[in-house]
Amino acid sequence: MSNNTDFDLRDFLPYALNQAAEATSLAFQKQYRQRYGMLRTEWRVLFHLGRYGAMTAKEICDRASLHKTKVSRAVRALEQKRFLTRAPQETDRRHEALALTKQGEVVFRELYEAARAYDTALASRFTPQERDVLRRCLQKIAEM
Amino acid sequence: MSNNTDFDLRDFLPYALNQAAEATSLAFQKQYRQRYGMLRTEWRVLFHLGRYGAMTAKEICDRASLHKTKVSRAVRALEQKRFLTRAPQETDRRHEALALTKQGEVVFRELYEAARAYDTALASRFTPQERDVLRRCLQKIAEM
DNA sequence: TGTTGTTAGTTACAAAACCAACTAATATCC
DNA sequence: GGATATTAGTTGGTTTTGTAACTAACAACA
Repeated sequence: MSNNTDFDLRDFLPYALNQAAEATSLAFQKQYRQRYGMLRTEWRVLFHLGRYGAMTAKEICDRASLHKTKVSRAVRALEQKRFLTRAPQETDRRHEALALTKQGEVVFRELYEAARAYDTALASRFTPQERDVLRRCLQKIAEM
Repeated sequence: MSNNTDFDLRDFLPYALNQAAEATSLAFQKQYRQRYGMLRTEWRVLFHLGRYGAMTAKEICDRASLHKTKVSRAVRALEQKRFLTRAPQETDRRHEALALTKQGEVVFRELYEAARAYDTALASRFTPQERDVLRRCLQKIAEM
């Protein structure tokens, strides 16, 4: 009301980022949610295992900046769906190597392709320069 | 493993957007959460009323793309904190005009300044061109 | 050896979000 | 006028998330 500047909600970066993030997340969610009843964290865990190979829950936490409870629950859910298996390690029984099953691999590959297609479609709306700036900015903001 | 392309999680826009959005949201959250025990939706509703003046819950839903149940609960919370009041309209008793109280105005002004400062600090890490591209891209993505 | 500390992962409880059904007021149209 | 539809907003119940406390395995070091 009595504000003399023109700082608007849409100018507020956390808001703008959230709106954009939500729009894309909701759009892509259909891929894994409708088909496989997966949650976002499950999809991320699946992605990590599919893309980078077997690893422990801890490694997934670190790489994806996910909290260990989230990962723990996602792993259990994926296990129940028969998308991954656990293999306790001999050297240190606290660790368990998580690996996708055949079925998990198939699902991963499908979603991976869907993700790439979605990303390509989204990116095609911008020039190469814009894409570059956008990615660099997001990267920089994320690693604060 | 057997992927021949180099499409990475960090290349996936929904992921990159989410990471950035979460980082900034969590960082700014301190401002309204610690000081006033407010939730994000409450902060958004407060912002709308403070920045654009009195309006109904419906209008806030539309402008902020928030679901009505979220707004309904945020309004009640803000009311209990004595930050806003409801005034049922004579012409249509379904509508209630929501307006900030004196106290609500004070809180808004403080958070508004904090938001502007936060945004300025964040934006200062980029060149004017980058800022411009970033905002335009986010805008475009959000309005899909 | 045994005490203390650290790490990986789970569980339990509380907070928050989501969705669907609901109430109350108004609009429509016969 | 009265049945039906629509709209604003609320409530209830389920799902999901967040937080903190917990277990189990290992490490360090006296």
